[in-house]
Amino acid sequence: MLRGAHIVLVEDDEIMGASLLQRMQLEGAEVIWHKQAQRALGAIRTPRSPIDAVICDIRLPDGTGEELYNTLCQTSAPPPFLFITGHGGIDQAVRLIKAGAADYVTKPFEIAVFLERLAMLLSQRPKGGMPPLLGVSPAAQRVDELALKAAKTDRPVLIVGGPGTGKELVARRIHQASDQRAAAFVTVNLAREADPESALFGSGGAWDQVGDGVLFLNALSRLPEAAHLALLDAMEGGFGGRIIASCGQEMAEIIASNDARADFFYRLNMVEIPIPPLGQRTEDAVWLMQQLYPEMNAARNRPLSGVSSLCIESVRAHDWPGGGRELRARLQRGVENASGDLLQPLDIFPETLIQPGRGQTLAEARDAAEKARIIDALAQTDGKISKAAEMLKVSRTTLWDKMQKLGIEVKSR
Amino acid sequence: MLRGAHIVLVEDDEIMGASLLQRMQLEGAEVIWHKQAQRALGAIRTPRSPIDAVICDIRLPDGTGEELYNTLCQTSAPPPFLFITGHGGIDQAVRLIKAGAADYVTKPFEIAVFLERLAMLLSQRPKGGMPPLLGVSPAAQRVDELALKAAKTDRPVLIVGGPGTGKELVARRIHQASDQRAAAFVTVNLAREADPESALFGSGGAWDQVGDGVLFLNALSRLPEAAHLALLDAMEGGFGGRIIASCGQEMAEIIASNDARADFFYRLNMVEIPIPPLGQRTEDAVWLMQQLYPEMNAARNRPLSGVSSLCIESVRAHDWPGGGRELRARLQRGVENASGDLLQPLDIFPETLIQPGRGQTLAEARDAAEKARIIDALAQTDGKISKAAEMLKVSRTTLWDKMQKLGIEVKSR
DNA sequence: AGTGGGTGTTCGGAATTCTGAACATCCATA
DNA sequence: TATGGATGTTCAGAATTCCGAACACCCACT
Repeated sequence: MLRGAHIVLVEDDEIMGASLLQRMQLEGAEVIWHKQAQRALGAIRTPRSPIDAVICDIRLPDGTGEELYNTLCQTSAPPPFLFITGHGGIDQAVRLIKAGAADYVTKPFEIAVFLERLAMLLSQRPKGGMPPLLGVSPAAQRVDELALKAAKTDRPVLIVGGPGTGKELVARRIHQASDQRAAAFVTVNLAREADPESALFGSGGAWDQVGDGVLFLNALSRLPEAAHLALLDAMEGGFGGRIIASCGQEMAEIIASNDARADFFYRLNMVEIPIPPLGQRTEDAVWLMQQLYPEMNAARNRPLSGVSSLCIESVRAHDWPGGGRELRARLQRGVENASGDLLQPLDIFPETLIQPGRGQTLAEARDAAEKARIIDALAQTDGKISKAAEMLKVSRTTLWDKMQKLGIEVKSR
Repeated sequence: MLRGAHIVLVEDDEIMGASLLQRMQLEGAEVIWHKQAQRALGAIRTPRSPIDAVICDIRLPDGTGEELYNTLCQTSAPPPFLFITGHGGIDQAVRLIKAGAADYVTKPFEIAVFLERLAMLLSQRPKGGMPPLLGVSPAAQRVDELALKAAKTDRPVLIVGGPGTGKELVARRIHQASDQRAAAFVTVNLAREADPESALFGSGGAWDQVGDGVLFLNALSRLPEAAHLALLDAMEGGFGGRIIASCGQEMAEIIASNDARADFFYRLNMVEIPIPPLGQRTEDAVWLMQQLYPEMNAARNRPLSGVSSLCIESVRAHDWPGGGRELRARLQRGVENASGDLLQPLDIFPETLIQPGRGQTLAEARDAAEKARIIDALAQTDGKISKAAEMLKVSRTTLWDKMQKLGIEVKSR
């Protein structure tokens, strides 16, 4: 689905153009079709509405797509270009991609494949309308729905999710979407307060500030048992606002082991919003990176030219135990310290450099051991290969072979 | 002219390879030619000298150039890759360029054109004139780059690396390269302090001495949790200097298991400098030996005439669990006690004479290494054979086979 | 009782490694 | 200069290792 996407199609062939136009419109995109490079140039330079992508043929009656792209690059940062061509050369493809084109497809192509690549490209653009809160995955969308539903009531909400899953984000969203959005939003991070009780109920504490607003209690499980009753009492006593609390998965265990606390938690858990960990929502991790990247990149002296596809794969594959916080921190570091022109996996995961033994395959371990042993034997035989072979109980030729493979040389010095 | 450029050529075709090799050597380049992906992988990971470019065929007897490139990207920042292939597709070219490959050329090509593109690629490489800090490997160069970059800010730095990797060296380099080089550099080795907290904040402690200088905290993971808050507070309170901390790999586990510490960690980890272990930077081990050797040799009554090539190989093959510290100690002992006129492997690794290595057959050495690696892998996967097999890159049945043969059992615990 | 995921075991063919034979070289030395 | 012993190289067949498919089995979960 390309609903709402603004696309410019530059294609002189009537049949091809019409077919693409129809197909993309069917998918819900708004498409403007130009048949000449000059016209397209103007349309892209001064668009009626922001352009999300350009589909561009190379051969055009009054020039080439490549010229069009280059011209645009001179004066502005063009929207993502997806080139399609029937007479493409590898050189041209390489040149264009290196120049920053988003993709390059040769005709004839499967329309389904084409649409998929287009969709992939568009998913990187921030969407207009209501921006997703946590991501684009079904799970994230569902969290969003739950938050909006919760906003319509004023019952207490419990947000459950691992570190860095955006619990506070959801809490704020609930507040913003509610009728009380004008009222205060007071956060108390119980994990960070030395004395949670006074932070809540002390004079000038959270309870004094919140009024009819929202009191957001982060890390609820850290609230000492002694404060439970005080909190429940305060809620009963003509409290006009609402409580939104959050915690990790540890709740389940606490509840199971402690009846008294269970009761308390159920009181706050009238509405529960579970947020799956980021590692299980790989699409969201990628999406989040693409949200954060442009701004971070812009802050560089010499901006990077992009994010390598391998890098995206590595982000997809990572577990993100630290959730969005980890992703943000890693990305920040990576973008700042990137060594090349493209962001690479190593920039984001520098620690892969230092994991020893890990990842060493059996063959590698074997080779290393053999190499060490061979060198050893050679040392004992003063470099005599035949003797060493005998000592190692292999034929001379085998030893010779291995020395070649492992890169062992015996020269006088 | 490619004078002085170090190039790795990966090409299985004899004729093509020989021709390219000859041509590039004529132009003055130093070229290393590999015909198998596996060997090339090793050579690029741990080169004899810094590699300026890799010329890589796609089709290889034991894999594809694309796989080679992807594998490299996982664990290191590869040198520029120029792919050459006879059976190239546009899709492949697009994919590779998006993944960060430098160029892509299809065979047959004009050798002149090829050389031109190669030269273009090489001309982009900046020549560093600074003496290396940790070594000549790409990884060491990268550490150096990161250190210099870190010197330009005053944000906290975290240096991560195993024993003897030169963490303090890097910290001092950062200080020296910064604008504050005149200020103090105060080291606190938390592993050695009985009472870390008072060593830091006690009267006359490190915090009193540091002023606007650098406070270097070695073994950060030893800092008791209670001191975290104090440190963060101290950093906030008008601290004009900067913190550089170091730790081993154990930090990752601590973070994963403890949300509160994660926060603290991210505060200190604004810039992360990972130092790979010396055993994975074989060229640096050799380089370091060559740095240290002359001086040690000069201290002898009757100086040695040199270092045997086998000795260099043995240094390359050892995995240096103790890092540079171990190397220095061994070399010192070896040079002092050398029996012959050349430094031999036995001088540096005397224990090979008495240890099981003696008389061990190649097959035995191999089996021993396999056994150790398998046990290690099983430990990491909590005894899951399938997972371990995957990690070791062998089939499950093969692993099972080997376990039988080597007498490894997984007890239920 | 059913189901799914992992383990223990077997087997045949594919892939590889190893080996001995053969031969050209090189080099110190008789 | 002849000679013996070592190295560098190729080769084809033997030996082995490796893999995937298949199947029984166990056990935790439902």
